[in-house]
Parts: sequence; structure tokens; C-alpha cells
Amino acid sequence: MADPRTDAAFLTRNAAAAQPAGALAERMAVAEREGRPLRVKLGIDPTAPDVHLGHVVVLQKLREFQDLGHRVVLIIGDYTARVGDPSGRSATRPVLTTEDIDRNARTYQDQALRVLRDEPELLEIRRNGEWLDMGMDAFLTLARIPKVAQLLERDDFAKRYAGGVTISLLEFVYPLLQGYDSVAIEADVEIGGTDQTFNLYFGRDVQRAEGRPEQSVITMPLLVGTDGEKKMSKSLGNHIGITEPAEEIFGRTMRIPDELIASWTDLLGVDLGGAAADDPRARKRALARALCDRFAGQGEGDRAQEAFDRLFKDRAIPDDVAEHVVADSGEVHLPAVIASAFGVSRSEGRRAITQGGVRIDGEPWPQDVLDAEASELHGSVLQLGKRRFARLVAGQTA
RNA sequence: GGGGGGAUGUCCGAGUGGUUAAAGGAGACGGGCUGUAAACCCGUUGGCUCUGCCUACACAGGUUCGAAUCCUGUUCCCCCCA
Repeated sequence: MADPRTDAAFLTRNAAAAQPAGALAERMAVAEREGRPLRVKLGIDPTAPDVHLGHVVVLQKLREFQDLGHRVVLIIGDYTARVGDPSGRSATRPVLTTEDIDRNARTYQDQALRVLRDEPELLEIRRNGEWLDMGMDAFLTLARIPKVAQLLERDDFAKRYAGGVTISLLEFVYPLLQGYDSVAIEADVEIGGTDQTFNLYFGRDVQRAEGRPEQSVITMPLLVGTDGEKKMSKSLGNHIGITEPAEEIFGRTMRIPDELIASWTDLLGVDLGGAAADDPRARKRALARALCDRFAGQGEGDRAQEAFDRLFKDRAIPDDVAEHVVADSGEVHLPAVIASAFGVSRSEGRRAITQGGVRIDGEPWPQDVLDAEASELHGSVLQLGKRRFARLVAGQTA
């Protein structure tokens, strides 16, 4: 094994923070002395099963640890999910059933394994219900550890408290439970996004209180989403899922602001080298190709790029358009067709027509015509805006 | 336990009896320009069988010719005191 300091420097090169200073190299040295790999922890929430590029940042970091022979311990927060997190103003999150959790956990594992290596000595998957399903005595002992003042200093709590936004006691308990996970699995290192900073450090407090060695904490910058502003998250709709089709990954990547290219390549572990350093468009295309190859399959990048160019350079209609059934005869109401084909309201469809945003076979549809003869539409491609297409076929509509 | 304040469209946020589907902003969407980038310009943004109709300002009921606006009850949230 290489010099711990060299490895540590490599692993923390693109991290937001790796603290305390020298802790990672120290944990590595200890592990090596004990003749074992590092135990690198990542806790995941089994509420949102689909993995997107934002998750990949952290998974990629774990993968780098695996590549150096270390062991990743993935903790599925089945217990905490069952409790139900009431954070935020919206109604209490529905409590997940065991079946939901199992299904989500399985989906997550399947997807995470597109980044992680699935080898028994490099990957261990645990559920925190194994140890969190404890007695009241044990819990109360744990509950001595966090101090209210300390919790309130935490940035998001402080802001919410000052802003008059509810904080439930359960949210205060969360860091404690997460910290106890570190004790239970004997974590040497814990990885998370910068939004997890407090919880990760708090894990050290719990470990110390339990008389265990304290973990090294590595926080990764949050990947900015396709909107170019906020962190990537499914609820903000600015995410790219790693199971999406290549066309989608390519297209959505092309929509990111140029300023994001550097951080995306850095955090997602995409090596573009110095190619076209001064041509943002070419670099973005290279990034998009790389992401397609990686998540949709080797060769998908080139294929998606060709499809993309046909669509936007040549303004051609894509060749793999989904079919949509319309009545086989009589008059059809176009807004209704648009609504059912693209999942928008009829009013939206009507507005799109009025504004000249609807095309049939590439030809603009007249803005003042709302109905059409069904037979004239059969076999045609209906287009809404620039990038939504449906091939209309005759058939029985429900 | 007591007192006070609040709940408006996707979000923020005006509006305290009548031209209010509800100002303004953000976001989103459509069009133009373009590199499905940025910037900029124009338009739209509850639903529908659309010169009109229906549903909407936490929930339920009431007052009134007429309510998001007034009254009563309920739920949830915030603040202060204990």
C-alpha cells in the first residue's frame, strides 16, 4: 500500500473539507498497522430511490477509496425512515412501510453499484435498524451526548429558529442516531455532502462519548443542478438520474450553464484532459458524452450526440418517438391530444397552440385552429415546444 | 396553563366587504436570437365543451344583494409570559 499521506492527499483533492487536519492519513496508518482496510461510511436515506448525479459525487469518492483497497460501508437508514422525518413546513412525511424501504433500498443498491464495486471485501451493506432498535435506557444514555446549545448553533437550525420555522425534537435526535451509526459500524471515515457537515462531525462526538476512535470527516461540495443555481435534487427538478436514457442525459447536460462544466467534471470524476480548454461548447459536449458512456453504456455518448445533432442542428424529428393513440376517425380536439400525449393540461395545450408552439411533422400548426380531422393526423409527429414529440397513430382511445 | 399574531395561486408576497382568477416578484412554459449555454426581446402562466362557464385565498358553518376581506367553531404554525 502506498504512503498514507499520498493517498490521503489524492482522496481529498476535490473535497470541500477533510478534517481534522491529518486525520485521514492517521486513520489510514492505524488501519494499515492493524492489517485491515479503512471502513468508510456513507449513510443513505431509503426515501428517494432514484440515484442522480448529485449522489454520484459522494459515490464516486467512495469508489476511489475502494480502488485503493478500502471497504465501503453503506448504511441504509431503514429505522430512521420508519420513524418518519417531520422536517419542513409541509405535512409530516408519510411513514414508509417495511416493503417501501426494502424496495427503495434495493433500487438504490442496484443504481449505486453502477458507481461502486460490488465485491464482498470492498462493500458492506447494513441497516441501522440492526442497532437503533434499542431500549429506552440505552437511548437515554445516548441522549446525554448532544447539547441543545450546540444543536442550535448548527447553521440550518439557527436560521430556522431565528426565522420562526418549526424544528421538531425528532430533528434534534437525527444527528444523534446518525452519529451512533458510526459507533456501530466502527467507521474510520465518513463521507457526505457539505450539507451533512454538522452530522458528520457530530458522529465524532458520539464516538468519543462511547470511547471509540473518532472518524475522519470528508465533505464533498454539492453538485449544482441543471438550473445552475441550486444543489441538484429531485424535488427541485434540476437533476439528471443515472438510469435515464442517454438522449436525456446528453440533452440535459447540454442545458447546464457553462460555468458548471468545471465543477461537474471535477466532482463527477470525468477526465476531459486539456481538450478544447477554450471551447465551452466542445467541452460540454465531451462531458455529456462521457456521462452517457458511463451511465447508459459504452458507445451511448456518440449515439446520443448524433441524435442530439439531428434534432437541434438539422431540426429533424427524432427517429424513436413514442407513439400516442388518437381516434381513428372523426374530429379530434388538439388540446386534448396534447394533454394526454405530454401530460399537461388542456389549457396548456391550447395556450401552446395559440402561441405557435405546436408543430405537425415539423410544420407549424396554425395558431387559430384547435380541431383537426383524425385521419389527417395518423402517422404524423406531433411536437410541443422544441423537445417534446409524439407519433400519432390510429386506434381506440380509452 | 395564559396572552398575542398568522395560514392567499408552484414558491415568495400584496390585498381588510363590490371593475379580484386575485398587484408585484421568482420560477416555469411558448416564440425570437443561440451552442437545448449566457445575455436580451415578446408572450403566457387554475381548470374547462372558452366572446362563456366552473373552481379557488387552511377547514366547516354563518352574516350580506355581494366575502380572500366581517362573525363563530375546528385544525395547524409562530411569538411572549408562566
